[in-house]
Amino acid sequence: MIAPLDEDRQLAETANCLCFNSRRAARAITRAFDRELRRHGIRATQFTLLALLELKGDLSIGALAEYLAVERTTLTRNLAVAEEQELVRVRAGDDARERIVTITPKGRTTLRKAFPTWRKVQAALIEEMGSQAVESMRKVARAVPA
Amino acid sequence: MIAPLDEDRQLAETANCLCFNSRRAARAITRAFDRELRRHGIRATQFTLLALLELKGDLSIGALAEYLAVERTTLTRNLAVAEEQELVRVRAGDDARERIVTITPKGRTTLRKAFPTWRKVQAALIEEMGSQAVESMRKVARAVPA
DNA sequence: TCTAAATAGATGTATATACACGTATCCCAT
DNA sequence: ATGGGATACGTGTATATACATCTATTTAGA
Repeated sequence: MIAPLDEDRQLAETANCLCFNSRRAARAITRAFDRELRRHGIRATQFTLLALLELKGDLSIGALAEYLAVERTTLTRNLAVAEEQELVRVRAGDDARERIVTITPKGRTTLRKAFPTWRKVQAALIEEMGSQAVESMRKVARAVPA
Repeated sequence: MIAPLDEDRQLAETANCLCFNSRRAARAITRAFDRELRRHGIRATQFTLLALLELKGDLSIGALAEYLAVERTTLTRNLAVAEEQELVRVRAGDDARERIVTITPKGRTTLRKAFPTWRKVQAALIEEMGSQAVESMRKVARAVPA
């Protein structure tokens, strides 16, 4: 048995890589949600967007981006898709630099219909991953840098 | 004080959404790694790819996809980028249906140079998130469905 | 042996993500 | 009042991701 090279021993640390592990988890979880939400014509990211708007009310793009911890420019692209599907509407704010995002009636209906599906997938994943997983995931998400 | 509508109380559960929280964490963590790895001309996903190839040796696309828990078709696109940058090479296998991915000398050099940067970012994030966060993240990633 | 099912990938299409940079608007200090 | 910095957002470009579907090759069964 030949001992691994020192370099390879160090490299083995990368199995704990926060980036690899967080992305891996996000991919698998997203696939699970997208697969089921598909029947409602939306993706998990759009469900998140709609739920946030319904809970928080109208928000500027910047404020929305901060809540989601997503780059503002990313949100702009995502909103264009959601707007095309008539799930949200974007209008000018009092401050002419701002643009305000509003959930549409169609967006609200879609959200209501999709909610039981979301709940089902969430419950199935908790069943599969263990109930601590949710709290772990929440802790990690909260601990993560802005 | 008006009590929230029953519907809104239910909707508030979505703050615990595994998809939202996992994606949010992955975004923030990825931004942190990408920002630093940039100087080496690679992204976090490519670092992961190179480290895995260096540790496991040559792998077929399918085997690699399984390790990474990424769709095969996604990996095909990612490999095209890495191959363009001469970080990996893809060749036919004995089974003519298979294609085998190999890390190139340039890929190996890049990996070696980027490793201290990876370590630095990983350590900084652990410092910021707390050491339990890493174990939580690992548990979540392992618990996640295939 | 020959063909049908299974396997391994690639491609078309669409969304998600972020950085560098550009534009419009606001606001404050002079 | 005005000019310059700060703020809010969009665009160009590139990578990451996945599903549906297609092609090529292997393999198992009649």
